[in-house]
Amino acid sequence: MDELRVLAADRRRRILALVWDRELGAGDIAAHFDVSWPAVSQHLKVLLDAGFVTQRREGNRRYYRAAPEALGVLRSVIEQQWRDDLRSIKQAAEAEHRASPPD
Amino acid sequence: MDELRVLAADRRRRILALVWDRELGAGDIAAHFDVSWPAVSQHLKVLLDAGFVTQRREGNRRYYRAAPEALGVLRSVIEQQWRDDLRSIKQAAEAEHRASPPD
DNA sequence: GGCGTATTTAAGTAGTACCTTAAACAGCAT
DNA sequence: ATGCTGTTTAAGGTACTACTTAAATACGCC
Repeated sequence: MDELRVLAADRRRRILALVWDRELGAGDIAAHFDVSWPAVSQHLKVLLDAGFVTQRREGNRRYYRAAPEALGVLRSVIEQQWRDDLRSIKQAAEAEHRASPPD
Repeated sequence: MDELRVLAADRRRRILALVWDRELGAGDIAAHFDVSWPAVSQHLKVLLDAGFVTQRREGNRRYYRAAPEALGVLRSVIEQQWRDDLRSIKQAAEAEHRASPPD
């Protein structure tokens, strides 16, 4: 569940929002922010590695766009994390708790 | 939307899981982890400030428990962020894009 | 080939996050 | 008051993150 850390950075969320449903070149994306190109490029790499965006190379240019699959996954990750997974973590914790009560 | 940053830390998610639906003393919580008490106490403060847990003082002890309201809020925050808000951010970005195209 | 554009990678810096130990605080009992 | 237990606050260290500038890479064109 490192996805949350990837999305914890505000800049990355805004980048992701930009390519939410339209493909944009790296330069176009960078033009929207006050930081340097490399900074944006680095964020794009993080998003790419995490599977939140896809990359399409065309000649010199690199086009990015939100990965629809990953975004669906994201929602379910979040929802499940906050429903079942946390609950199971809790239960595991309780079991451990019973095994060696902290009192 | 700093909630995501609060929850991006794995330790805090595990702490939150521990008090998900049962009240636990600070000491009980700390006993579940390999880090020092102060470390856990600091995480609890972050969670408390963010509204993810509530605190009940009883004599010497401080009891913590997940704040159900905040957790509900969290889900809607995330869902809205990932539904409407992102979409509106995108639209704002597009408008800006049209106003001063990066090309 | 050499040149220009688009983008990434490399190297370094400042700020922040999580952890540590030591000290302070609050409440209860003696 | 003194001391004891439970917990937080203070101060400091180390690692990580987001950024910077400079250099490298990849592609297309003359």
